[in-house]
Amino acid sequence: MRFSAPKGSYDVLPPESAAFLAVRDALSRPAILAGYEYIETPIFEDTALFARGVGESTDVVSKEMYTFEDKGGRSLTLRPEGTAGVMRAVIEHKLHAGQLPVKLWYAGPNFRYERPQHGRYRHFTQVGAEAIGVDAPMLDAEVVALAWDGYRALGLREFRLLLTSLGDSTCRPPYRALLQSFLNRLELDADTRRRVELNPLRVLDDKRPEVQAELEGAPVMVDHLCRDCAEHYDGVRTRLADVGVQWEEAPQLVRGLDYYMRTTFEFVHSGLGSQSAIGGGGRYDGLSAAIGGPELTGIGWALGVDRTLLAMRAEDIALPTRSRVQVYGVPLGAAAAERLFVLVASLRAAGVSADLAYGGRGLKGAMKAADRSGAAYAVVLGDRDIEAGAAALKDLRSGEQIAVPLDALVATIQELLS
RNA sequence: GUGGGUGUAGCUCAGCUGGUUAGAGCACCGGGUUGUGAUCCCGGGUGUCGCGGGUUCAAGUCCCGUCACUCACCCCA
Repeated sequence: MRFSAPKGSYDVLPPESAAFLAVRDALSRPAILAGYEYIETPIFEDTALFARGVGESTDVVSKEMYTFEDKGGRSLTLRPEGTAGVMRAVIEHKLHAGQLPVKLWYAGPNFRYERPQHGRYRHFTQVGAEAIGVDAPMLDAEVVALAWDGYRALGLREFRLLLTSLGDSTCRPPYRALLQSFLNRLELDADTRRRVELNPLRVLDDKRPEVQAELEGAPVMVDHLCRDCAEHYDGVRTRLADVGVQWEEAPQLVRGLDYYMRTTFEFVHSGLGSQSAIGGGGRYDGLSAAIGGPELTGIGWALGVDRTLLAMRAEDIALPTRSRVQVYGVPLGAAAAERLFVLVASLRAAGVSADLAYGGRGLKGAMKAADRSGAAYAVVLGDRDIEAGAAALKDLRSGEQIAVPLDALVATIQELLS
């Protein structure tokens, strides 16, 4: 039996793993700079949390959840997205009882049972940010801008921000009825007719050209916003313009999770084939109440780490390479290896990254390893150096080499590196 | 879940209409040099030809199944 990573999952291996970490850090940094604090919630939650929070009618809940029963007979589900769990934690621990908004960020894996495809995995990693408890257009704009800043910081240029408003409980129901009556007049296949009943907004986002042709002249939500929603949306756009964020109006934009309302957005990139979304989010003012909490507004996003990496590759952006050490020990013989073992420990204690050639390689092999490690300096030590009380310190870029007394090595190296 | 494509070394791939011990480049390991890394020279194949069956005197090559990957649909990060 030869094992392999489960279908739709993948291993993050060096040297690319360095890029994975760098992307995760770059996407979360803007939120950290804006005062968002780190939160970590369980990877599994009560199944009902997602069913109620995300919505029974969504594909995510109806067919993509990894659900299992534990030994105590509880139905648990590996989280398919991050917001519901965060909101649950906020409500459970009454974080909203303090100063608002509650600003949180997180990163980690999510799970959806889907057919794998380029950029679509059953196990995927997202960085998320949520701002809970304040219903202000300015906060919406901040959240969107933080994602924008993260992508820009990575050097991405060919992404677009799609923006719209999905209305709220005042204006969406009448619009929904209006859209349904429009759609019911069209010639549509059975699957699509079913969607008209279940989630008519989703029909607008159908990619099939023949369906799009039918949709000509369909009513769109943004033309039917109530006064409050329209004002809110105007405010968001004004504030986004104030900070230089560029967006495209996307009245057909629909998200896969039921809890979104009002401000809704998606970051798309052309380099990913059909999985074009690299991040998305929106306002979820009804989520808290849907999972049994108080009336509590919120807005947030989730950005795909693996998809962002693919987008960077598509744009030929140089990815951070493997982590390197500054100093590499090259021992000649067992006694020297023992000395160097202690020396690299001292270097590390002094804040200098260091490694040495393990495994009794020959001098040539050890020097090769030093070269590949990317180290600036090699410390070559053999019996005759030990006897002389000095090691050979070699500058691996210039090739120059000097003798340094053993007890002065750490200090000398620190000085050279500063 | 539906349909198409692809699976040969760590990586990228070659292997013609079935034919003998399955190859190349890169990478890797060792040696040239028990005291010096990129170059150079020499040596080393590191392989369940995805897996399982079938056809055949003979299968990496043909057929069936299966698994994985991949592309599109659906959906989404």
